[in-house]
Amino acid sequence: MRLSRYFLPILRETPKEAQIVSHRLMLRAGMIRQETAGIYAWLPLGHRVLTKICNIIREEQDRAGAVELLMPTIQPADLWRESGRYDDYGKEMLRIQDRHERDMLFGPTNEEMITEIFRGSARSYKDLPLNLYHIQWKFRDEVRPRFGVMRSREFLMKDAYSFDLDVASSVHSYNQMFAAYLRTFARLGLKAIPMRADTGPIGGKLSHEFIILASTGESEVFCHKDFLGYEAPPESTPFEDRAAMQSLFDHWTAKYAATSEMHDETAWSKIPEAERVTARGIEVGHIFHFGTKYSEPMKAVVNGPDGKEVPVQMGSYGIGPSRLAAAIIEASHDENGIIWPDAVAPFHVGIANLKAGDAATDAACVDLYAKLGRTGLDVLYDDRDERPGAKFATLDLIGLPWQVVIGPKGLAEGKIELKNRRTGLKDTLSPDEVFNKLQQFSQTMAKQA
RNA sequence: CGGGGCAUAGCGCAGCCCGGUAGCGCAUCUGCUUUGGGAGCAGAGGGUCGCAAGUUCGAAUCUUGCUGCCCCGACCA
Repeated sequence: MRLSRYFLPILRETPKEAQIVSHRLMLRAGMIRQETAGIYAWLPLGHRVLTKICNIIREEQDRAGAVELLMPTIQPADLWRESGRYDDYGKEMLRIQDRHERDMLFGPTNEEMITEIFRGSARSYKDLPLNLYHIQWKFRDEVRPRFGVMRSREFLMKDAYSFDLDVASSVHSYNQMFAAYLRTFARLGLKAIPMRADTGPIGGKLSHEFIILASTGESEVFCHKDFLGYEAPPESTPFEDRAAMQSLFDHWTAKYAATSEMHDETAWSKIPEAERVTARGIEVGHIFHFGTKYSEPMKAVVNGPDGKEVPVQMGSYGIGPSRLAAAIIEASHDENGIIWPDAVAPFHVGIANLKAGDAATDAACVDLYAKLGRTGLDVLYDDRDERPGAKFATLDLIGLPWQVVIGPKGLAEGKIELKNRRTGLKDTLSPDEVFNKLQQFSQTMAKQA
């Protein structure tokens, strides 16, 4: 993409309403624009990041055996009257009426609807296990939206719902999602720690929150230091192997980890001081096993092998991609701007043309831009007629992993510069050497996916 | 939902106390000179001063009502 033809409304000054670093940087980098309280438009750069996050989530959901569909944002109230949550949910639910004065709502979550879809078609235990997910906009009319897309009213959520015949297989479904989440967050460049969670209004017994550590996190968290060294499950994880999934789960939940709501001072005090980690955290995922909470009232039943009808065992599994975009920035930035992990960077490489209009410089830029494009890398070519300083500042702000700096001075000696945004290390190389290094990077990226 | 604050050009702000028809920096546009870490000079464009009433010869400024947004707390992917 040529920057001169892109839409990247960078702000030099920080809008005063933005308090936390991710909000400030997202606004300054032209990723989002607030339309009203807690509701944001995703501008091109932000949209690219959001799309990449969603695609990684999607790949890992699919790998774990979940199946994608898409449910609507608007739901009929009657569905929620069946589960009893129409009255329970309170003012967080945005309630609306259509022209026939039928009660509708903008979905804050989809347990009722997925249960309705399931019961409409599934009749037999042979239809199980089943895990359906979608990535769709949700609306929760928060009393006080804040922190940009971190706590917005409208937000994107991946929500998966599992259906099983009995508790044991339902726990296996839970474990599969547990492992999928660990992989997902690791691929997003995040260190996420699962913590036992309160089940809240969704209900159920078994529940974990996935928390990433960030100094600006909203809640205080407590965990054993061993978590910091745990490796996410590999691509070869045997998702169908019940015993293997259970031991993976057991391994990840053996040590102490809790948010402040679930914190147990007695258990905590038994851990040696040197092994305790107290930090701030951001919740980026939440999974629940809630049994028959919805299947029973909503009559989502199947015939078992014995011919008897049984309500299915269910669980739900949520990740907020829009919140993740902000959370990643909270966990990865410096004073100059964002530092994107490779996998979610809106572009992998930024080429700064230090003297647009200079024939030799233009030619060198265009040549590298075209060649890199053919490797499959996403390249942003800053071909604007701006001063070098402005281009460096822009590239640092938007946080692309690699910066290629091409100017007449270096070119006179056949050299251009390759800078790594994260380390800040700069290499002065020939254009071919830069191309080879980035091609290598491209191949490494492809392997990680 | 309780408490507090703000609303003037795309962004950041001044002007308001003490009424006289709007200004600064950045950004934008034009020209020239510049070009390796947010350039200089010259010129230009852009504002129903959140909305509505009221007071007044005259309201960004005073009064009242409304709306929006932000912050702090309790609650949440």
